[in-house]
Amino acid sequence: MVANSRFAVAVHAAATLAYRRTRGEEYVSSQELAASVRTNPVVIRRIVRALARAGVVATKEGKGGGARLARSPRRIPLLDIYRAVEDDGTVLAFNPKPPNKSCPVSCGIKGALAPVFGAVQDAVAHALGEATLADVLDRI
Amino acid sequence: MVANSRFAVAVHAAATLAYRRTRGEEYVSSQELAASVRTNPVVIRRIVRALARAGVVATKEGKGGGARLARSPRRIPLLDIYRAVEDDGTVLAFNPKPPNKSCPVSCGIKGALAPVFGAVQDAVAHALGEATLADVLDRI
DNA sequence: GTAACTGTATCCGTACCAGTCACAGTTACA
DNA sequence: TGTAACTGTGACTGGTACGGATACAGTTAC
Repeated sequence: MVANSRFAVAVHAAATLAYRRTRGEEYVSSQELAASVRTNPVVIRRIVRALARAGVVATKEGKGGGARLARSPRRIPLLDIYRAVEDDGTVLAFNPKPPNKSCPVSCGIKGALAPVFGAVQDAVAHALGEATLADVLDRI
Repeated sequence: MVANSRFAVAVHAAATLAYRRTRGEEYVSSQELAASVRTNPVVIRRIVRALARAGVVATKEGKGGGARLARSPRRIPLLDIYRAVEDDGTVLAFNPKPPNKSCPVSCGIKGALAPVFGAVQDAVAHALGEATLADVLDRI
């Protein structure tokens, strides 16, 4: 499995914003977030932008700008973050090839597999829907 | 998310073996399986070999050889197939960078994320453990 | 002995990811 | 009003994984 680390980085960044928020600080720059996550400010900006599009954070341009949480960490399920940064949050993939029409298994496999893939996807969504950003912050 | 299609191909191949089994046929060659899946015999052999290592199928070399199921489809949970073909069946990945020691969030994030990642992994395993190869075959 | 197989190494093209540079646009503030 | 500190975004790069393909050694049935 190939698993990228965008979700981990996104939660890390969001947790940092939540942490800073408890100290009264508001906007945090991509440079500061990048230092915490140990990556490049551009990588952070790309992820923060995805979070902003999903309404999880708000950004401000210009001097003194950066990102802040759009709502309380307790009202941010990790599923929101997952969906924001994983364009296609699909865990399992179908075989992209067209079915071999002379084989009944080949013709029916996609439909037979779909409920299973759906169940897996639902299970992931449920697990990520249960935990919130506040839960993560509590453990830090 | 990047999701490869090995699992889908492996289930397809196993379902074909199960289907053939109901017709009294035993060993199926990688070439026949490849035709059904629409891929290369070598790709099939790689996957079949992984399934054989996991004890899901048995293979036989030489003329008239190929693969057959090692046990009844009803006793093959899809989780066995998943674990066989996904070297690291991990759905979510941590940020590989070492933590920034001057940031408490950076230091604690991995430990705070671990329970969540574990819950997701358990959810996937549970969903794939519920369905068997026989369930898939029934839907074809 | 030969034909039909598996097992496996190796190479290629494609795709995605993270990292990086470059630069236009925006804002606070002296 | 100028400048410094930011975001937003396009473009390029190196690394890596995957699927496809060829090649060939080894195994087995007949």
